[in-house]
Amino acid sequence: MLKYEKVAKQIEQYITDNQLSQGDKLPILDELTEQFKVSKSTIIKALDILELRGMIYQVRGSGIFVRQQKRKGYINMAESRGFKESLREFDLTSKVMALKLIKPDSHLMEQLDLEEDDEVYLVKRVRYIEESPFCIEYSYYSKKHVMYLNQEIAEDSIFTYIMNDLKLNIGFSDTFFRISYLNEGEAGHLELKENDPALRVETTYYLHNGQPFNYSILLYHKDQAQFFVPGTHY
Amino acid sequence: MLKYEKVAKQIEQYITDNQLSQGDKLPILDELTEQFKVSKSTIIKALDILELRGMIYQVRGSGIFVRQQKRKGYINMAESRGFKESLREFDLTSKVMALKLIKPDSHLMEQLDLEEDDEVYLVKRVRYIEESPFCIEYSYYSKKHVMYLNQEIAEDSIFTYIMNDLKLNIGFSDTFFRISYLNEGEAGHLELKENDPALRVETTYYLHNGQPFNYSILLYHKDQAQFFVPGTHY
DNA sequence: CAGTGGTCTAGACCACTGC
DNA sequence: CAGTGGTCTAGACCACTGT
Repeated sequence: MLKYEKVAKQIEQYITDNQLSQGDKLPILDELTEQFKVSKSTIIKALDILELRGMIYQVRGSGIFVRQQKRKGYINMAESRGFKESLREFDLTSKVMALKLIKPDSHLMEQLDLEEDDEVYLVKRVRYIEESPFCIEYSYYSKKHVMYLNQEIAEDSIFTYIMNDLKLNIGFSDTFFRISYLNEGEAGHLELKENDPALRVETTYYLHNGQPFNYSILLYHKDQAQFFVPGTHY
Repeated sequence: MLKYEKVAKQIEQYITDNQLSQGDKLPILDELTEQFKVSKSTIIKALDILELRGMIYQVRGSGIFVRQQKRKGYINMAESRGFKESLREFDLTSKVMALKLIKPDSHLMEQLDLEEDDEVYLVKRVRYIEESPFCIEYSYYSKKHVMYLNQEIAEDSIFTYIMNDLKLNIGFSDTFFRISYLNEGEAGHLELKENDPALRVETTYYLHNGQPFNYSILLYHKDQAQFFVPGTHY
């Protein structure tokens, strides 16, 4: 683990340990460099990461302050490890509805940059939060990157498997969202009515080298779809 | 303007001038440092900004590549200057429905960290894209920061006025969104029906020093609400 | 193994805040 | 004007990619 990642994690720990809240001041840069025995630039890089995640803000000439997220149960889109991170205090479970190897249609071929005879895994899951249906997920993994997948992995975290076991390096993602409507089957899974609105979130995930390996469509239950985006204005 | 901002802007210009698209390679770091006559760190900082905005990705050992947004008409939430930036190729107009000085209720007092006798400007606008209703905006500006506002300013860009004329320094923002439903009046403005769904986006904007100065609620037309979030995975 | 990007450092100097 | 964060630099060294 890199120095600035360690430092970021430790500062985060410091905030929770001392139960700091909105507006509370952190030690000044010089103290931080001394405490962590790293150069100023390294501290600054660590702080920049925390700033991007919406955890602190820095005021030139004044200090470094805690920025506390006021609403619980919102998914932080800047944490981008799915919603696991934001909702870790809740009980999350999922049910695998289908897992199969399929031939992609043209839309999928474009999203995942596939050739004529490439195949993809389709994983369809329903996800629950505190036992209530939370969202429906249609997720497509290109077989050329994710060579193997099974029920057991899909019931757990596929991304953890991809990173830890397949040693793939996730780089970035494009997320698009808008309102759409549920069909009959989807409504059933979410315990809603046909044509009820849902928040439709489409994401393409890329490896660090720019190759797309996953495309997924998530349909969130209209009452559970709550997102947070921390903005930083350059 | 800072060096790394200039460099970022110039690299952006380079990409559009040369009509580079997804996966195209930019000059290597050494060439960039030479071309712009700045140090390696400054180039890296400029590239990091472009990466955050979803414009490029960097691959260690290989190069710097263009990452092109594929969908038009989506609002990029990482650009955070409202939607002006993302939708600049469209004709955007707005109609001011109300502008008045009011006493905040308790929810607003909390959002904007107000005292007993502070006042706020309420600006209610309907915004149009290519002449179609796009969203309804209820925006509250704390008078202690935004001391004066009028119809003319509200018809133009209030944020531009705040930055350029009032010289206020915008720092960061908290954005929350979820699905909600339109009441009769709102539906009328958006040319929809009562109880139609809408994407409800609530944002609190803070000055660089952490003081909140604006709280706004935007209700997007269900067919026009299209957002993009570029993810970068640390 | 050559090419290329990333980390980390020490230090000079700048810009803003708040007393 | 003292305190504090931000910019920028030159350079050493590390880690990954692709031929």
